[in-house]
Amino acid sequence: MALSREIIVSTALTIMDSYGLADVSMRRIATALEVQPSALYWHVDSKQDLLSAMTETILADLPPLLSADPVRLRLWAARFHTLLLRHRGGAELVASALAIRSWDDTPAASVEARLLAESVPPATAHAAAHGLMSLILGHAFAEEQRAQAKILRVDLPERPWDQAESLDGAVALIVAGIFESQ
Amino acid sequence: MALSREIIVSTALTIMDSYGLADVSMRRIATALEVQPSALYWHVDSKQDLLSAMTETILADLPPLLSADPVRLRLWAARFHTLLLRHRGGAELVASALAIRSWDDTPAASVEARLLAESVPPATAHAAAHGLMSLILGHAFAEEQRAQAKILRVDLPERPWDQAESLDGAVALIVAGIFESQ
DNA sequence: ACCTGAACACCGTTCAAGT
DNA sequence: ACCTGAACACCGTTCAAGT
Repeated sequence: MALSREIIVSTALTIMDSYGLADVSMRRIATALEVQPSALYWHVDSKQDLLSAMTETILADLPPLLSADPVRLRLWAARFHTLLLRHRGGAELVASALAIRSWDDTPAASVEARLLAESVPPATAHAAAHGLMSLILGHAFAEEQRAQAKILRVDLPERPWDQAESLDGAVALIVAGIFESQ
Repeated sequence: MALSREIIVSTALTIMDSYGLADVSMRRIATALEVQPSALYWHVDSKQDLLSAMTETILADLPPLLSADPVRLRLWAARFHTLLLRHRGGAELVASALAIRSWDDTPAASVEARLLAESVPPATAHAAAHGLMSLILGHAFAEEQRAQAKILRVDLPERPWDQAESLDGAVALIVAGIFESQ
């Protein structure tokens, strides 16, 4: 009882943070809420619907990009990266949900808009915005998989470079490319 | 009978190409091979082991990067991208498997080596190689999710730009950044 | 050496029935 | 309106037992 969409979403996020995305199951959420699995389907259309709602909650903490200068672009990228790593399995969840969203409901769309406002050529603005998002999601996904594997097994080989530094380096290359290209 | 590791891997890849990564289950493979699910475990340690073997097979078709000039880098990136999209769910599979691999067993490592041979500064070479791989995997993953969603549902909104072109644009920005930075 | 059969502890989702 | 209970069609993995 006292069941609601919000409570289901926050319980799901709690399970995700504690045990990983693979352990977020309708049955586990139901058990945590002391309710039958089928009860969840009154408040939620499907598991996919729940995952979308979880993504919404996570992305709500993403600050907007204020200005499209190199410094702020790199800072925004770092923020996005940090946000994804704040929840266990956050990168996989957000990457899946953003992929099937309309372009305008995507963090990259706001980056693109800012670049266009700075009179960056449309093709460059789009490639950069889209590229930054794919890069950060791809990088965070890998980092996350490694973190998850570290918990489950032990045979995980270390990476030679600092992960956040590698990402920032790649972000910097794209950012440099935006302004140097014309 | 006539069961072997190779046959299990190729059957798994066939199921993946026909129905997607989510439908690649040990039980489905067993059914396809007219064998009990438990029989697979004589030839394969676990499902994770099988997924690694499948990744190996897919990546075997990735041509080496011959030279680290801008044109060939962009061409190699396009090849990698095409390779991932050739199998349904290929990007997700390869992204997961590469994440927990040692750096040297990664396509990015060979790109890094080529860049170093061209006397690109080590930090730049690593950021670029790592960035290109994450970018391509992240992009292909998203594209793949959209392709999969298109098959299952219909409410998928179209993306405003050509996907392959967007990726090439982002790749070009990184590539330009490598050589213009010093 | 290689496979069967049965079991264990799970999944997402539906749907009639209760309150 | 909101939840239970039971069912359906699935999972990965283990392990004794057969051949």
